[in-house]
Amino acid sequence: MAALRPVQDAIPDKPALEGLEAKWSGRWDAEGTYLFDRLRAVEVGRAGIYSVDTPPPTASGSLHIGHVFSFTHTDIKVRYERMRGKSVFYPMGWDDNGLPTERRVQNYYGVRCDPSLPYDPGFTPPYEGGDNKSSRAADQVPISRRNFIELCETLTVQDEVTFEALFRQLGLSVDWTQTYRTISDDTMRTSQRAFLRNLERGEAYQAMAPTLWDIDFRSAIAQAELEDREQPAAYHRVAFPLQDGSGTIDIETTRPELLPSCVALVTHPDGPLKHLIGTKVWTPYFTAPIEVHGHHLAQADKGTGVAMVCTFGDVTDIVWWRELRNSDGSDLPNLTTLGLDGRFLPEAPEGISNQEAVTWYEAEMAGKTVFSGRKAIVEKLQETGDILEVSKPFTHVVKFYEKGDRPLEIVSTRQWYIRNGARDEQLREKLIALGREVSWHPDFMRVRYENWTNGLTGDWLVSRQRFFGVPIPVWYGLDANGDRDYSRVLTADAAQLPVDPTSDVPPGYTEAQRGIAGGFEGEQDIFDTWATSSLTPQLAGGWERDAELWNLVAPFDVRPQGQDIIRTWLFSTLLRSAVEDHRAPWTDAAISGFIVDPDRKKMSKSKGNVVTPADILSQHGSDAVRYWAASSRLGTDAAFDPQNPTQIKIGRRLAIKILNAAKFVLSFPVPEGAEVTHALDASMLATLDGVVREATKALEAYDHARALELTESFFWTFCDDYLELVKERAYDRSDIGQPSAALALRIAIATLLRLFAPVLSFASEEAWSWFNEGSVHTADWPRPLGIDGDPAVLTAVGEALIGIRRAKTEAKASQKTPVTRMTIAAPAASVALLEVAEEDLRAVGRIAEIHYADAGTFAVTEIELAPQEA
RNA sequence: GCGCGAUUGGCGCAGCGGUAGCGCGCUUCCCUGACACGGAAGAGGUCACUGGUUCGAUCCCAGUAUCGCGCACCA
Repeated sequence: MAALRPVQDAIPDKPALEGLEAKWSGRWDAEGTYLFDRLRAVEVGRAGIYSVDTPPPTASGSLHIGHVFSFTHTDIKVRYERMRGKSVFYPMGWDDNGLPTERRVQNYYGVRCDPSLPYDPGFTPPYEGGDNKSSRAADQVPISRRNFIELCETLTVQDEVTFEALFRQLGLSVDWTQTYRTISDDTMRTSQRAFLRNLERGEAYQAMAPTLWDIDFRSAIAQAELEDREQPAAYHRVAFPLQDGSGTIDIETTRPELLPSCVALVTHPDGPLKHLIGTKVWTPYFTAPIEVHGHHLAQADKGTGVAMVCTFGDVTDIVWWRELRNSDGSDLPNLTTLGLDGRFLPEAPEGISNQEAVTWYEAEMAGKTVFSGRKAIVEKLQETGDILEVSKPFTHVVKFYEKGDRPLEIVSTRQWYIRNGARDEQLREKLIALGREVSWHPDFMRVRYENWTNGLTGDWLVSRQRFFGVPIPVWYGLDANGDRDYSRVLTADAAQLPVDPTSDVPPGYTEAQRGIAGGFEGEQDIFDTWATSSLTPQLAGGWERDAELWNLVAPFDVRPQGQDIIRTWLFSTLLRSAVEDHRAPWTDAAISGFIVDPDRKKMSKSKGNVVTPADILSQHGSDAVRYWAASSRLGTDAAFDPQNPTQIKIGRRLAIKILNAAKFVLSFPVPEGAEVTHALDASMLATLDGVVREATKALEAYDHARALELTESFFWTFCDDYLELVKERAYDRSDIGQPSAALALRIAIATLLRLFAPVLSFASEEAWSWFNEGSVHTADWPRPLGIDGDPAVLTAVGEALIGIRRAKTEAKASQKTPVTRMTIAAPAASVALLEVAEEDLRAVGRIAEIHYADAGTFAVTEIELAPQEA
């Protein structure tokens, strides 16, 4: 038994936390403690494996305290499962895809991606190490997409080294040989292959449609990337003259600049203004003929009760534009006025019959931004009298791209979509059903998933008009005029993947046919970052690359992630798995809360309250920080005050205490053939058995905080009461009770170190190493020993001890002051418990005589201290 | 507007149908041979509010309020 091993002489005189991170992370790495043992995994099979769909951090960003928080939660569970004997697959991914990396590479190397350029294999960047200010767009060297991606790869690899070092310092038990990157060839192959399968099965399609558009990034944006923000606005009351000249219909709008693209008015079909439906009016000033329509989305109590429909002011306009028909049966026109850069197009839209207005538009509106266009049109229409009134400014919420700076516009563009259940009830129900098969921690997080799934308004827009990402693996045939024929989509062969359609050639064509009539043209768009991140199980698990591995780890055991990306990462991963494998990608979803500052605000860069974790780890020690993370349950937000990190300090104190307690316990020799013979010792071990049972149950249920609390609480009782009670006996080799005490202490510390190991991974390992071969992290998780003891003994003796201490404290005497005589009053049953441990009680209290009295409740009724020396 | 959480001593949090718990902080005491990065004792709460169920409610139910979040709306 481990507890009987001889104590090594490596125990330091004064154990400390300093240096443990470097010592043990180095040792773990050298010994391959956390490697996924493929041979063993094959042996034990899927049921003996615990696999993690690790969240890949954004490589070009920086790690913040929230990463430390949530990754520690995962690591605790992983370490527990490993000690339970599972073969653990804990990979790490790096998300080097997407806009953040694009920006960083542009500035760092002074380059700019131009997808129309050919690949230059010998390209070297003009410089390295630029920062945000040193590189103006005009100075950036345009390079091909493949060259750009190569630079992204180079730079992100550097960033990943830094991240890995931090995670190792934190003590994550990741298998660092199992890593993937979201821009690698393997990833591109997987992402493109998965998409081509979606395309084959009809789950992916392209469509020309109004799209939410970020005018700065010049890219389409998906519903999941939207964010509401407060913006100033004002109501403009505008009069629309009736075509028969009999008066006007007034509307209110916050977007008067869209009047040139107004295609209808709308009111509720059962509202008080329903008599207006069918009325023909002119748009003010521009004088285009439009009608008043009825639609249930128009609200009678908003504005004047009549709204104008423009192409397009908001998403409701899209619905109206699609669903309304003019009285002659014609569709509403799509009168685009805003270009992809968010500026008014040079030519006025069709349908305007006032020639003066056309001239004015082309002179005064064309080329203007939304903001200045609005100003111009309001001045003009106030001058003409068409704007009756402008309200006081107020604020309302407007849709933004979450990474964007200006409100989204809606423009009609051709994009790629993947069906997500928004327009397919069967698929939606399947997604909901699969979501219910997943065990969510905490369970209420499922509601967010279901809200999102049931609230989807359109299919998943996966194409982005950006450069750095996984290319969409298709080409288009060109017709006789050299124009794209969107009905002729040319797809890559599976064997050809990964492809970049801007450099590679579709099957059956030659490079010479690129861009010429009858030839082909490559798709320039790339996938949305989530279109690739939704495949993290496939990326990490070797899908279509390593069938044996995939069958060993998939479906994964757990997806750990933040609550903020349920609608993106979690949803899209589930969707991909649902259509590809008809199952949930994991059995459990572990959702961590946010880190909030002491004012309960979510921490974010813009608020300037982000703290870098490297400093925190170095300053307090990794175990202390891990303890802080572990004390919060999943799904619960945790406060963190960098100025006063109390939880971290408590963790630090606990880790130090563990080292000292272990050192002390190990100083008592355990004689050959020792047995637990004393009731008090058996009582302590029986209590510990209960802790082991409960902590195990908690960890099974992903409740690491409860497991820690139980262990910690027992540990303090163990140190403060039990250890104090038996140390005199444990010291004294002539005492017949010595072997029992020494053995019980040794068993307890060996158990406690293993219970603490998932959280306080460094201190536990250090102390464990003093009397064991091998890592505590691959030791067996403790099981109840089934010691025949009564926990009530320790409780009763503990109470008596408090009574003795109180008496000494009240007498302002030192705890070592001898007691000549004391009487304890207690129920008969308690007295019996005290009697079996009386020896220890007398030793710790330095009591000469103990008497008992019968009473209903426990009390020290009499205590006589020996006279203190002066 | 719909929904999900939360509301417990100064602060951070557990808990649970049957005399309110932990940690920090605070007060007092102790350099007792593992630990002064320590130890001991103590003060401090009508468990947000209003009803209901129950022998009994901090806990269950209904409603209210406040805070946080999600979704929707946003002329």
